[in-house]
Amino acid sequence: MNFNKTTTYAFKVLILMSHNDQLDYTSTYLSEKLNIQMQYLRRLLTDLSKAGFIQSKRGKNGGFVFAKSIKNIFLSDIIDAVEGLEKFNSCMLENHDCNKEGKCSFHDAFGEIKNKMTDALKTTTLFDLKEKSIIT
Amino acid sequence: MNFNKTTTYAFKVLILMSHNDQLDYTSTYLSEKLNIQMQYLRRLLTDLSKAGFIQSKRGKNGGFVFAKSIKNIFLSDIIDAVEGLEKFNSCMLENHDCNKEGKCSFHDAFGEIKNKMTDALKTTTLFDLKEKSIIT
DNA sequence: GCAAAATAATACATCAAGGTAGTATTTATG
DNA sequence: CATAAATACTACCTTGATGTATTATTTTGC
Repeated sequence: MNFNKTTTYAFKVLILMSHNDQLDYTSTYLSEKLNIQMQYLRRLLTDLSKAGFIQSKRGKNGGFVFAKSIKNIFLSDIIDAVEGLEKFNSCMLENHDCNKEGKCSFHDAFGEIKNKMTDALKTTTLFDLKEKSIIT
Repeated sequence: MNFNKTTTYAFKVLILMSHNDQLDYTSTYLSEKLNIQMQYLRRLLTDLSKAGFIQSKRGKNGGFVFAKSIKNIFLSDIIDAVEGLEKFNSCMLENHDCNKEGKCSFHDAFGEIKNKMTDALKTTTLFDLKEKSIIT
């Protein structure tokens, strides 16, 4: 029910940037605004660039801007890029064979609720979050 | 949406033990059956004893048995004892002030679904899991 | 009461996530 | 073209979760 710190940072950065999705944001600004250490944030930003969410401009007046529309960035994409989606799709008890035989009681009990969460992550975009569209 | 390894071990152990909740289970048996390393499992079992879920019998013919009815052991209790419940109750983005001001878009979007999961954990017992009662 | 079988406790090892520092590279602008 | 402001890269440090080993303690049963 949680993300690791790096994923949490990624969300915070991208959500902040989506407030004005045409602007260039410097790592210094993001670092101060979000209380994330510079060097760590830099690496993350580079990773997010390589993943295609944002693009960097080096040099003076540089920074980071979205590389594509925030209507096309799904939350699951972000998770997948940073920490991987596997554990969100897999059984909560990591019984890798429980899907086959259905012998995992956790899977039976929480499968439905877990699917709802996964579906929500797969269908919600940064734009949706910005608009605070509520998932039902 | 996941537990740490120790919590996962705890669930596996207690779910296995609940199959026959009157039996003494030795750490050797549990270790082999569940593929959990002995020494680590021992510590976990001791912790689970101290938390009141099971009790230990030292000496020959010793082992571990439930210290109370599996109808009274809620999944949330187990999580709380092993890794703490905080992160399951808190905002997914760890905005510790988002409850007050409602400015966290994640909280708005996923609050409901998250509450459902938390409620399920708080109302499901080991006995329920054994009976595979489905949460709706 | 001794030996075997079990848990208890403690200390140390390993590994990955997260954090820090220093240097290199790029680019806009005067 | 030199400088300042920005990102890129690389190497190392720290810490907590997980894993391992050793020794101590308890209890049963012969």
